[in-house]
Amino acid sequence: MNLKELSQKLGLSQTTVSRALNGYPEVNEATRARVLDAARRYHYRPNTRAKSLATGRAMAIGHIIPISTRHEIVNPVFSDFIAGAGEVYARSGYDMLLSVVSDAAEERAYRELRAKGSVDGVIVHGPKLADPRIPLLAGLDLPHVVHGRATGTDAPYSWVDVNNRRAFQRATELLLDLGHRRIAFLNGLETMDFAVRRRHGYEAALAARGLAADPALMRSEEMTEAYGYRSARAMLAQAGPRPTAFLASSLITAIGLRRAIEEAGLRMGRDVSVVTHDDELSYLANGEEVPIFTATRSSVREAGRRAAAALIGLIEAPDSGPAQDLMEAQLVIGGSTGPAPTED
Amino acid sequence: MNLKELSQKLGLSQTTVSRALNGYPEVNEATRARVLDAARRYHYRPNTRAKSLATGRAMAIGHIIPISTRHEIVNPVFSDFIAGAGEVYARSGYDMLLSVVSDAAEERAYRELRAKGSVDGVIVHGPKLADPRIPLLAGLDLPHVVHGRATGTDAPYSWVDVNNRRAFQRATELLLDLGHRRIAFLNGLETMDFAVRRRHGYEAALAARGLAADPALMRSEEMTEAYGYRSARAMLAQAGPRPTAFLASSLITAIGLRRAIEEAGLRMGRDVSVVTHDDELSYLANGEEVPIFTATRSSVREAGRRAAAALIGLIEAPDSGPAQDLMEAQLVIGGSTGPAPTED
DNA sequence: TTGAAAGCGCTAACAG
DNA sequence: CTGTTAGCGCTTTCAA
Repeated sequence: MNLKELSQKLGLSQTTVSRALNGYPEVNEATRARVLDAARRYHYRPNTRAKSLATGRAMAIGHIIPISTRHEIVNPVFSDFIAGAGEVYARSGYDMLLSVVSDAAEERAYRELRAKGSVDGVIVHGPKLADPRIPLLAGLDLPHVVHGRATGTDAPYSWVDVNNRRAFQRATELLLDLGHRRIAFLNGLETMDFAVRRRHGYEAALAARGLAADPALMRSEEMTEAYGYRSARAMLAQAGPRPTAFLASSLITAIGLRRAIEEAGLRMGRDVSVVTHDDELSYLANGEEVPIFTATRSSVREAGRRAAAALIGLIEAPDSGPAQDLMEAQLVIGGSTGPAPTED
Repeated sequence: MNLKELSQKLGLSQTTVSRALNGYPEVNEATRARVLDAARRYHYRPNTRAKSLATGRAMAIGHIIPISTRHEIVNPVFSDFIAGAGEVYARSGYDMLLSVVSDAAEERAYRELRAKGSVDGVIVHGPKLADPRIPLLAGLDLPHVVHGRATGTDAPYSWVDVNNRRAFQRATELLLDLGHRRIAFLNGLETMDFAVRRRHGYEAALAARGLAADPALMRSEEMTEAYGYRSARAMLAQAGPRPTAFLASSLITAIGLRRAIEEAGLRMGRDVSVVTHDDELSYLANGEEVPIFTATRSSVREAGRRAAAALIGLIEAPDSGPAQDLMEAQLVIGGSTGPAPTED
């Protein structure tokens, strides 16, 4: 059932039917009611492609998911972000277009999206320091919102981010308060903006207690399970005193890390404490709330919602300035922590 | 730059330029070369919406992601599947359209997708037993491929699935071979088709040794971390002999499970063994290969590739019969396993 | 081997 | 308040 057929059934012109359907004021309310009723009865849905060809608006938003060319890893927070954004799109009548693109091909992907006219705007995932995609998009005049930030970008841009620095600072403080002094930090790749912010938080917490960060206890890699395993294993075996606590930048990395700790015959929360990027820990509540982590699954979802809403705002009111939204890290209860073991 | 402008620059008609670009044979090769060259120089990209309006093909494929109305969980394997499918779409010139839809609204979502003409086909995620979406799609005459299967569906349909039954049978056998007899099984929700198949595998392995499955050791819920924690905690505390091994249907569930084991003061691989849905375990290789699991991240990605390719086949050659592709579970090395502790 | 013209399904001036 | 007409950018007869 298309507009032409529908208007014929009603004995009206396509124009009138279109206007009635799209809420234009100049339509007789009785006519509008008839039209609306018929549309419902015949399950009429306007053809999106025709509509957007006529209006020049795609009613779609693109998400370009960078895949690391090295490990081909898809960041798992991505599904939650998408879920949040999807809610908003569904409410607002937008479609969501996904492109999975190796980071080498990203620039071309953006240009194509633009030229093919398939989207009205774009969400940028996984920003790096001074990410070249942001000026590129500005140049292409494609509305965009960044999930995260890109230190070193000159012109202002819209973003939604979680306070990574603060979260890791608090996590480090938690371990310091428990008496830990040798706190290993398994960070993500420090070409990523979020990873640098996290390191700053870690270092700030140490500095506030007059402690220097020890390079032997700091790593930065893509957040795989193998990375967690190898790093923890090496650090637990290295000459000099062992770390008594680990701070891991990702749940996946922490899985490997825990395995290494198990293998070393150490007990979690007694010989070694682990704090990680985690979620759903509220079931562990034992009365004491400890500030832990940044991007719990539910907060990532919320970030998705906000980013989508901000982008739609940008698209529909292009003159509004850039939206900048720093979400505070969420408080979560838990972690396999305990006091630092006493030295003997 | 659109077709009209491009053809004017070339002093040719739109028709000829279009034909040259789309590989029609009746074009003079010299002309074609000129056209191709100009298209490249001017970065010409045909407008997708105009093209699909004219051809009647959307050149897009829909993925409808069901969100459980209860927990709003997005299955994390989803990102990997999408990544695999995305590769294929990129190669074949299709766009990927995502809708995140609460399972209550799924039927409407499919109908709309169909009526709005935004996709040429659909991938069905997370099939349930006798999933109503499959006959619905058949009725709508929308090409579709299911990721997984739906026991109880009458008419044949296309699917790509991993051999869940076999994988869980082998995992159970592994634990049985190590001497375990009280093997707890934390399954996913058994309204999902894959979960039922996994249970069958578990039961079959026990039955083959003349063991009866013990209902007190079996659970079925949505695969959250809290579920793993609560279940393991309860089972380790229950009257009667403890389980000496756990089989968990998801990596996330296993995280909670491990935490409960830690809390109980038990040692992994000594007091208790855990086998789970895992990946990247090859870094643990110690010489012995043990058959473990189904949907490692890389095999899910491969499933995404195959499903996408199958769907494109269905779209482009509608008369080919349904594609059915049972992937064997992948062999992975690892697991926190050890011999069953002797009773005292 | 090329081009003119119609049309995909819709919206948006412009008239009335 | 309603209708006529043109056109969004492309493909596809049909004719030359």
